[in-house]
Amino acid sequence: MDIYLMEKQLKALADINRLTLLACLKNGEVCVCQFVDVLPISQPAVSQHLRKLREAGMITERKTGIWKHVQLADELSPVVQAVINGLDAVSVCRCGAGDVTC
Amino acid sequence: MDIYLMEKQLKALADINRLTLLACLKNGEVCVCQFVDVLPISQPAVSQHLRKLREAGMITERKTGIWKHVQLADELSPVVQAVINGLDAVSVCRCGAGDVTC
DNA sequence: CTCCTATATAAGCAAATACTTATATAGAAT
DNA sequence: ATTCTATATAAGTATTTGCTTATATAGGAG
Repeated sequence: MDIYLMEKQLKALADINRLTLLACLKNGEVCVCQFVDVLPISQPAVSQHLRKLREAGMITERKTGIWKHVQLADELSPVVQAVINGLDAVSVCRCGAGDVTC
Repeated sequence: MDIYLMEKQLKALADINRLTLLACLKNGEVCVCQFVDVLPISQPAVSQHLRKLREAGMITERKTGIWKHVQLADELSPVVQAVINGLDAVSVCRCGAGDVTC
């Protein structure tokens, strides 16, 4: 892999909040509104982190009404895959489950 | 792996000069003085990058006289291994080869 | 010892990054 | 149309990071 692309991917990964987002996604799709609850940062900060992950090709997004749902991209590079494998999954409320309406 | 440790490892990797150092080490041990020639930064900057890699457990060092030789650590985490696998090796003058005296 | 070379550390600065608050957009409900 | 909720963007600020120059340390040579 090109070394500059590698650097870009690693920079996208090298942040505790973005790693937490990826850990939340290990079990499947999550609504962005859940992330805002889970992370100790503001809603715009979450939005900016998600943009970085999207630009790095690590997640895909699906909009349904006002809500936006995020999941891991189908094709992940070996490095990203190794990182995600190494993270413990973080469980968040799944969208549509029980009292969750989004 | 603990997420904070993962973040620390990724931060150690997410820099073009440190990736270049690792790429130089793919073929084996290299003297620090070679890195100073190869990288477009000052000697102290090289020294600081090497310290980060050492503190992250990615390299080991061996001192012989004035020179210091660096090689990849024996045990590398799957993430570090995946990064190194993804990098093309950079060839540098090997220490002790031909006119190289260190 | 003095000098030279290799490397490390310290301190200061510049660039990049991640956060905040304020505001904009867009969809759903009243 | 107005209002509410979810998300995005903009702009400003604080923190972090990587660089530089200057200086220190340490080993070898004369």
